Amino acid sequence: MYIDAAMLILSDLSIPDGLYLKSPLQSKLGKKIISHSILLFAEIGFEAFTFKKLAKEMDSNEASIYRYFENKHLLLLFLVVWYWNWVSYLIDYNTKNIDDPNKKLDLIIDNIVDATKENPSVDFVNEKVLHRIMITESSKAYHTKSVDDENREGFYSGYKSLIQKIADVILEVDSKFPYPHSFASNLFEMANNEIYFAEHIPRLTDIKVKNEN
Amino acid sequence: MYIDAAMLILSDLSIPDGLYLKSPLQSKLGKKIISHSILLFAEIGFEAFTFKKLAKEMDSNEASIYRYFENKHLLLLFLVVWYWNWVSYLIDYNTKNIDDPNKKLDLIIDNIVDATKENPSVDFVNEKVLHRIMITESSKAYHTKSVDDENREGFYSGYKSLIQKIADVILEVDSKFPYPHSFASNLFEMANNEIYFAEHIPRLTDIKVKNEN
DNA sequence: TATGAAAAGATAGTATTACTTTCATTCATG
DNA sequence: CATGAATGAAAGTAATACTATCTTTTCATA
Repeated sequence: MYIDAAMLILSDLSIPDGLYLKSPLQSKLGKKIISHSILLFAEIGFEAFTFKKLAKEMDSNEASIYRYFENKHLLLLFLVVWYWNWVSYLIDYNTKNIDDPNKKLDLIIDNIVDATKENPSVDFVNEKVLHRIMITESSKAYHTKSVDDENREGFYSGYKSLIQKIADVILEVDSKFPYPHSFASNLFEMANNEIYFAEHIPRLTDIKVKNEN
Repeated sequence: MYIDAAMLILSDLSIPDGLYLKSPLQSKLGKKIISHSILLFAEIGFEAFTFKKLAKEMDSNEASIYRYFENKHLLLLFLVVWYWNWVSYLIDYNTKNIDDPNKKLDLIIDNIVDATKENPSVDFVNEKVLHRIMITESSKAYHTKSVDDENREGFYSGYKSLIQKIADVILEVDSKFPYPHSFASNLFEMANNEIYFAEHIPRLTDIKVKNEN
């Protein structure tokens, strides 16, 4: 299922331009970098990932990738920001015309836990694999010494507005609840953690994940 | 406040020996590696941390550090494991002789959020700084491609038993609650996240942290 | 006090990573 | 088909992540 209008939010207009040197969404090579980096991050993990390996994998070369991204940290952060925007968009898409805030919150949780089923997608982004990367690697993108600089540059505004969106619905459910933002961000982080633990250290959780692949 | 008996849990007897090549708790140099690495991780972060810099900082040399730890990932994981054991110990220490499970759970939460106030400590470990590292870096220690191997080697059994301990108290409070492990691990992870967000991306939370330093 | 083994220090070396630079080639468009 | 921008290819540098070897120090015990 593909859509086109209203997907501005997934264009680079919604991505802070300090994240890249040249927008990867405006060229063939750029999109190739995005699609192949998603696969390579998923395959070998952030630590082992290098631009040289990525270049080899996509039949391009290191220098060309460096023309788009300063380093792999910013490439990962780009993907994370794109994911935040995507979930944000999906929430809007799936909750529009719904009035009951409890129902809205349920739908939000569905989208957070597994955004990939039967939803709009973008051709060069494998959202299923991207979701896997988010579970394992996303927190590395903002647990760094550069977090404050990057926050100042607006790199996290997508996350903030996603959390604000969820917090607003929480307040619709209970306008007196004193911790809507904490609850919202915890919902999001917890979803990733629970899946990760269920798959790798299952004694830390009570849920089971079915391995479909 | 220092104690000695019953602190076996903080000795290397409670730390899986695959984590190190030679126990750092059994020699002067080993303890120096621990104490200085805590300071250096806190100062420059995991990514910029190298054994060469650590050696310089502690007036030793790279090769000697490599005789204790294979790489910085395992050194960080050692610290994380030590921290899990320490929190586990503190919970036992602070909740013994307390029968009311609600009160026990409150004390557990206190220890998770800020374990460092007025508690037993170990001379060569700066627990306050260690806690700071845990907030920023701990998740990197188990979000890796090697997590399954390391789980098999027992590296996370300290975390598991800490979570089991908390889950048991949760079940004392409500024996019907279906997600005690998930709740316990989320409590622990959330505590770190909330502090991190409050300090770096405050719009993701509602709590404020007072900067005491 | 001597002595021998283990620990630590010093130095050098290798492969890989994380880039940067330069120049040649291809491509897209008017 | 001309031209400028994008990409490719290759080489180079500094730092990282180790390993190996040899020397010196420490320290327990004879």
